[in-house]
Amino acid sequence: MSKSTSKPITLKEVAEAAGVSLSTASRALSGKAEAYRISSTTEKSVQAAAKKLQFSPSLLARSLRSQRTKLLGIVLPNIANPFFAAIAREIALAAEENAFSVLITDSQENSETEVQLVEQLRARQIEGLIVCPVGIQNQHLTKIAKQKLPLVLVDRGFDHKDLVTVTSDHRAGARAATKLLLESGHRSMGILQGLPDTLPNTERLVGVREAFARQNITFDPTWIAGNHFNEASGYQAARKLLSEHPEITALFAFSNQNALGALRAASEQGRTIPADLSLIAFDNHPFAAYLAAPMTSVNQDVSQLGRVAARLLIEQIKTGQPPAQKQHRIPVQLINRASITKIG
Amino acid sequence: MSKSTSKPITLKEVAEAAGVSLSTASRALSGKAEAYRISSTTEKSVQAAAKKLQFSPSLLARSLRSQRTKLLGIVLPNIANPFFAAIAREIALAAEENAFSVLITDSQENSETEVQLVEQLRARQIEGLIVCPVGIQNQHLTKIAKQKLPLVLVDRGFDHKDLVTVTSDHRAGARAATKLLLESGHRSMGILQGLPDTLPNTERLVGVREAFARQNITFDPTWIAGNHFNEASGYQAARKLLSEHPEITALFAFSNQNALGALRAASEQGRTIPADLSLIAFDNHPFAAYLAAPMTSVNQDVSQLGRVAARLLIEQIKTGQPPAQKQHRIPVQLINRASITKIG
DNA sequence: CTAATATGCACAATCGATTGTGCAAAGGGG
DNA sequence: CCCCTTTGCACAATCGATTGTGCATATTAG
Repeated sequence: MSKSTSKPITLKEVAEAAGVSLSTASRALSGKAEAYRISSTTEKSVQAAAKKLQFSPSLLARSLRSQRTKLLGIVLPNIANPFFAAIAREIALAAEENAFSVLITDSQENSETEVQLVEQLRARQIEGLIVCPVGIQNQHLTKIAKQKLPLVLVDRGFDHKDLVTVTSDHRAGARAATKLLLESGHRSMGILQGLPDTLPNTERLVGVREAFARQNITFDPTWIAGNHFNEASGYQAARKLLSEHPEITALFAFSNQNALGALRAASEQGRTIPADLSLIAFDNHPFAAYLAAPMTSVNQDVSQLGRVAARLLIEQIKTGQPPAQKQHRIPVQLINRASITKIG
Repeated sequence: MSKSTSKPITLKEVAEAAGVSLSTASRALSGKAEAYRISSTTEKSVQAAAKKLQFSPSLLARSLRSQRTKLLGIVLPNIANPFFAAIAREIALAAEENAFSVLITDSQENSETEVQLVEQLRARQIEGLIVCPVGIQNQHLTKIAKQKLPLVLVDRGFDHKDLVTVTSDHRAGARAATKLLLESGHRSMGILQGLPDTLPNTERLVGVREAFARQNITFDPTWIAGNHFNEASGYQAARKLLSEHPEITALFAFSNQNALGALRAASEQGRTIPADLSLIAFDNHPFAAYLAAPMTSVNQDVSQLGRVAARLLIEQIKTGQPPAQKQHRIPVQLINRASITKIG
């Protein structure tokens, strides 16, 4: 009971304890005894010594020598958002299964921070990177990809053929949501959009217009408001639309945070959902079912998003080749609850 | 535009480009020029070469040599839970400010996984560790602390004087919540508890009993049910209590997940909140205000929990000394909304 | 003008592992 | 009994940085 300052055991100490050389010890412990003709007697005695000393090899040293860190990097806009947290979790678990560790970082929805984080991760010699890009800039990411660092974009992406991207089928989701509203008799609806010019936002807008077009109904572009995926944007956009467009009978929020803002705006104006106003939102949420008006939502399959992104990344690392298919779409699911009334 | 395979630039290449030795290059770039009498001419030419080549030092090599990885480890039961995600975020941001990177891992509420993760993190030579322990076992953690690896426990802790712990003031929070229910006229209440024998759970139960004692009201121990902090436990416990104890007029859920389960159970039994049943919960939640019955909650200051834990850890690392004060309590706040009715 | 000090930098060891190569001793065939 | 092959392992280089020490040359003092 005297070992209190115990600094980590090194391979050298194990080798000495077993009475062999460093190289022999290394090979005995890494399963290469056969290949290097270490007798099984020696092998076992080294393993015994390692166990007795509680030897745990320095991944640092190993990584330096082998040039493989077994480290992955993730950059997300906000890891406290359940949507991103769930993605991070899936990636972390998948990485774990493949003996990778994950450096999870938070860009705070800030492009400059994102660039810095990517640099820091590279300095740590990560073997692969998963990013949910904040803005519409992608130079720093295409550069990464060109430098042969395996890269996967998740959720948000760019209209760039060469970047491996995993996103929900935003267009189909938005189309389905809009179709539901139209079929329920709504003819004028406010669109609470997120960050303009990002792929999810653009595609969702396309989906909305498609649904209108298919039913030969005119869509008024001034129904679109908002500039971010956060709560504040949802709140302001909802206020603006509800006051400027009395004809609007429904809101379509492009994120769970936007929906939260809409809820606040509606409640302030004394409009109850769904009686006075219908609401549908992208991003399902555990609590969505228990809201005053259980919220009809377009559920993104976060666990698939994470799993597929992780799989694509790890495959790239293992094979050294980018995947044949670059763009991956994860289906979304419309969950019909009770925040929409039929009218007309 | 021909550099496509670009492997990282090493210090050696910078040194050659500047026409100096490795050691000189190293010192010129790490601000030690003065101390080692490198002329400012040489210093600048090295820096220029480094900039031109876009040199970024290998943190791997640096860490190996200096025995300082600038890596922190975090083990949380479930990073997709907004409560833990928020803690993780604060820690990550605080770490960032101090030039540390963070390995965030998820024990999936599983003790064995937790032990393994801690081992893996140690193998990566983390300089400090923050854990929210899953179970009631703490040997593996006291061992860590004895080995001089800076350790901070967050949220959940143990009744162990030597372990640095940051938790909410569970007892005061539970007392306040219970007091509110009692003052609203409730005399029988179901307690949806989390994992028994964990510090938060134990202390909250103490708080509940204290509130009863202070008002000289008898508390019936069979009102306590549940065995975990998750949704399933909350659901089952609520079902059990509501059927076995018709006298119960209110539920006190010990976590946001437990509350979710309670919501489901109540809704299944056709009991609306707060008309037929009052509800109060530990852990505030962004959506809590928009529930069918905006939920009165005991808000834990997650950002303080994370910040303080990170600060304590980083101080330990910098000073090499454990903090004078081991136990840290973060105040909680009762947020009164509309899930409780006055009765009697 | 010489000895002593200051200045400027290179050499080489080191962190802890992995891995190519080389050298003994043991075993087998003729 | 000798030579050749196999078996079993050690030596030393290497990954990319940090850092103690030593050796020139330049500068100043006496």
